[in-house]
Amino acid sequence: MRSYGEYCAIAKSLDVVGDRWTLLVVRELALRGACRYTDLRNGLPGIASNLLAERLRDLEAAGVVEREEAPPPVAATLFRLTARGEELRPVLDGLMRWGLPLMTEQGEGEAVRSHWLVGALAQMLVDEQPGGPAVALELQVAAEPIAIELRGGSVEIGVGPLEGPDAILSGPPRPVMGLLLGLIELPEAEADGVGFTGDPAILDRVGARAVSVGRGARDGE
Amino acid sequence: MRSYGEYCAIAKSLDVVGDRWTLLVVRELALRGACRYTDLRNGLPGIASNLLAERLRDLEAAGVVEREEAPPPVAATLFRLTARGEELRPVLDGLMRWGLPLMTEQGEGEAVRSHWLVGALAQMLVDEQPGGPAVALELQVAAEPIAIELRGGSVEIGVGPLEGPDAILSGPPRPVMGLLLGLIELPEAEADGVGFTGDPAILDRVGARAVSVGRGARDGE
DNA sequence: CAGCATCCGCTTTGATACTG
DNA sequence: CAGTATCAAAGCGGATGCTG
Repeated sequence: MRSYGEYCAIAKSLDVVGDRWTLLVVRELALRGACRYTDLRNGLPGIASNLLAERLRDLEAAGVVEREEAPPPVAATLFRLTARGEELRPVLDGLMRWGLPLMTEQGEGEAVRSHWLVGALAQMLVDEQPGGPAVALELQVAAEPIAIELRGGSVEIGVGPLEGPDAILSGPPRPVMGLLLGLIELPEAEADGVGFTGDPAILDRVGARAVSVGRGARDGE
Repeated sequence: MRSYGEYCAIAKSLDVVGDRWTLLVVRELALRGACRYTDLRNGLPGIASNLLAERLRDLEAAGVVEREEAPPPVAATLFRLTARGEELRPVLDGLMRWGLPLMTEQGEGEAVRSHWLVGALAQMLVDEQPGGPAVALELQVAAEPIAIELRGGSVEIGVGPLEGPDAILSGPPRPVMGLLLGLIELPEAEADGVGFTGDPAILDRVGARAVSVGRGARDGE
């Protein structure tokens, strides 16, 4: 990227991570840990292959990413965040929080990956009956299932299947998120293609932290 | 900007503020409050006029910025952050903290504005003798002076002149910052063009919080 | 197959000039 | 002051091909 040429900490950060796709490459490595080139491509649908290679090169030169050549028989190149790269987490967190209100918007034909959602869900969800029994809820909104476990007032969220979940929520991401956020009710969600099996009371158990929506809408244009 | 087309809170934030210059426009409004178009241009040296106009239009449509037509005799258009725009401060803070270690780098021919530095200085500086008498130090590194006041263990920093400062530190921004950070000593700074008037003990009074430098260096390229 | 490099059409940006 | 107009240059997206 062309430098902004400003003696300003924010501008200097953006000189490094302000390019298109760059922060999303960091997101992938932050959310999934060490990745192969191919894994990164899968987590960044739409990126041109040469751009990914260039971003990785630039991030390596900036000390944000390092590569590790795994020896045979694996014979793969692994990319991971350096300590300096890990320090970008507060920036990613800030962007994630700010973007939460936008998750209720349309998104015709948007790509979805389960690991993109775990952070957002962790921000949003609270156990509204902390004293209740442990409950396990599985979300099926992308290729990988998402596990949500409520236990003793704490909410744990991760990518991967649950053994014998108490309920399964499946369907298009937006109505599923809307349901979990309490913006719509189950019948309305089902009309939008959401499937639910299990005790509906579980849905009352998971509540949404107030997401201060300043309004994400665009009026002009 | 072309949307990333991802159902991900981070990607959706970047759909709004990920364009080149966009976050720097927000920075200007966050640091300086309501601004006129001309003030913004001055705070964003190098931006093309049409780009600034386009970014402001996009940010307004996204609900981040609002414009206010001041009535005559002022007869100026003022741009300010909306509540939703103010919520980007954590993102700006994160980028500023991450960029602090980069402030020690070269920067041949970089532009400087005093208001860019107050946040960074506020992050860095601590009063190392909290019980000492109140001390006022003025920095002259850009058009506007920067006021640093140590009083009762607290450090206050702002743009503007001081009345009868106890010391004045002037010269190129990088050695001045290096001196305040404790990376170099006064004689070395003076060799780099820094001027200092007042009691040198004052420089021992202002200490630097540990800026965890992961290393900002580039090795390749 | 993993990890790129090359080529090409299109979009965005940069620099400057001009206008109500 | 607050923009719009213009146009060259750089960056990006998509396809394809190469190499270990």
